[in-house]
Amino acid sequence: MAETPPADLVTVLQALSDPVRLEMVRQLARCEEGHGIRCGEIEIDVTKSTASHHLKTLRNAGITGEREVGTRKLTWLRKKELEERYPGLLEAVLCAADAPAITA
Amino acid sequence: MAETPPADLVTVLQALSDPVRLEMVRQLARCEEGHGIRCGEIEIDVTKSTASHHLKTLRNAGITGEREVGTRKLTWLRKKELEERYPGLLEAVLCAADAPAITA
DNA sequence: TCTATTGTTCGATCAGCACCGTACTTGTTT
DNA sequence: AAACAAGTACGGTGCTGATCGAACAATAGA
Repeated sequence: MAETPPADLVTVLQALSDPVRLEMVRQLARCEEGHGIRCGEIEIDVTKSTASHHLKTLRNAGITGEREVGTRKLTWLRKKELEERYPGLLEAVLCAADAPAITA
Repeated sequence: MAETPPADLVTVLQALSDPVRLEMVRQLARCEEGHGIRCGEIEIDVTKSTASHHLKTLRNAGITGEREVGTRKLTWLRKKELEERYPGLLEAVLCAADAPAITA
């Protein structure tokens, strides 16, 4: 399993520009690196199959890594690889995602 | 014309995650702030109407500003407003866009 | 006034994708 | 073995958006 680098920028931005996936990334960001959380553990308002689809998209963009543990699958953010390839990008997105919505 | 702030993060990322628009943003980034370049001056391989559509998308996301000068329309990047709302995001994206493609 | 030039808008087409339910695979547990 | 749990794969649906050509407005220049 050669650790492929994150995909091209357009693919990465595309993957991040979905509300569900962005929320997934936010929740993943709150985990230890290399630890990961379970697929079904992510709290989002979509069905199992849809969640699986989104996780696959993130995986294909090289944003997340996965590891199987029995029947379960752990997913984590590939912070280091993203930082190497696109410095500052993930941090800016995560920070931006925490920014309050405009109320005015 | 009250300067509305950039749109929500998903909208901004969505706008940036298209190859044509990303290239537009890159070209716009090479201009003086507040100066702007002409619509037709942007070198992309799409028709006029498509380019107009993409510029509208960028405008609606609050990424660009526009000003009419006769029959022409100047467009510029709203660097300052973006930096205020989403610190580091634009710079990271522009920097990432300059990153070389993976050759391996 | 006539004619380019500049850009928008409209209608149509086509592709992609988010979403769901269901069926399936694989591993765990009893 | 049988039942359960976790997640994937598939087929289908409906919506959004990228794209084009053509028609249109508005201004500038001859």
